[in-house]
Amino acid sequence: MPEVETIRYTLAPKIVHKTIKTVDISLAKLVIPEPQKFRAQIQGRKILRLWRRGKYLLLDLSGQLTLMIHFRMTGQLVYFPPSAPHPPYTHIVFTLNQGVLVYADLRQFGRLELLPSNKIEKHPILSKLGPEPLGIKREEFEALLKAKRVLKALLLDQNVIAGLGNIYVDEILFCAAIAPHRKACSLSRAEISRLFCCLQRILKEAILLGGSSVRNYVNGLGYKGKFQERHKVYHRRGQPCPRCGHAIVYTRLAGRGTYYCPQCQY
DNA sequence: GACAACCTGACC
DNA sequence: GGTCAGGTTGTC
Repeated sequence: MPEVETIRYTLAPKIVHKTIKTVDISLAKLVIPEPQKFRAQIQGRKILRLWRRGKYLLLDLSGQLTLMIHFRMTGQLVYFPPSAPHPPYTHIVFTLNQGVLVYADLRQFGRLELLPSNKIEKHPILSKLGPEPLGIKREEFEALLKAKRVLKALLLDQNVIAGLGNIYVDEILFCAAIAPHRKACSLSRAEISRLFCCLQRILKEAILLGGSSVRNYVNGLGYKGKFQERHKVYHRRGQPCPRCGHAIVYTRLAGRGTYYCPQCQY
């Protein structure tokens, strides 16, 4: 989510009020509807606004159209001034009235879906998303944690809270000194309180620092984030815990690689 | 809840 | 060669 939010705020000043002249799609499966319709519908539209819901980036266009993008693991959306070279793994090029907007995706998992703006609210996926982690109230958060599920799995569930990914769940749980395999309903008031504060703190800091570039993430201008330099546990297997010195442990939880300190998270 | 599938690449 | 990867979806 901090990565998507960073793409949103870096890209917006470059592309809002610009017009999409042409679109070139070299990998058909990335777009919905199929490339021919996608191109026909989007060409000539003006970009009005960029917003975000969970990990989805939404571009409101003229003519009551919205482009909904999910980047998955390796999607990139980057603005380039006229005549700049395209990055590797470029699959879609939007030529604007000034400059180009490039969608690149090494693993090809991302999707770009064009929808009538009035269908966004009822979209089968968007409408099921949980609340925004930075918009949620403490009491609301407390209520979500009544579930009997494993804490890490619960926090990663986009239908519970929309936007938390693997990096941030691990970092938030470290910050709150809570073990990822705990059952959500076993947390004390004090622990819920810590978790809530850490969630806000970590996400806000990560957004300010432009997200985490563990591999190839870049923002809307093609620059890497800096939050990976602040990771305390993520991708730090075997290294000393910054709080107690014990080696960071790597394990598998909720189907995801999970990093934590077995000594000070419990 | 676990796991394969979707892809390509980095690393040991 | 095997494992792992900012994610989600569909299947047992």
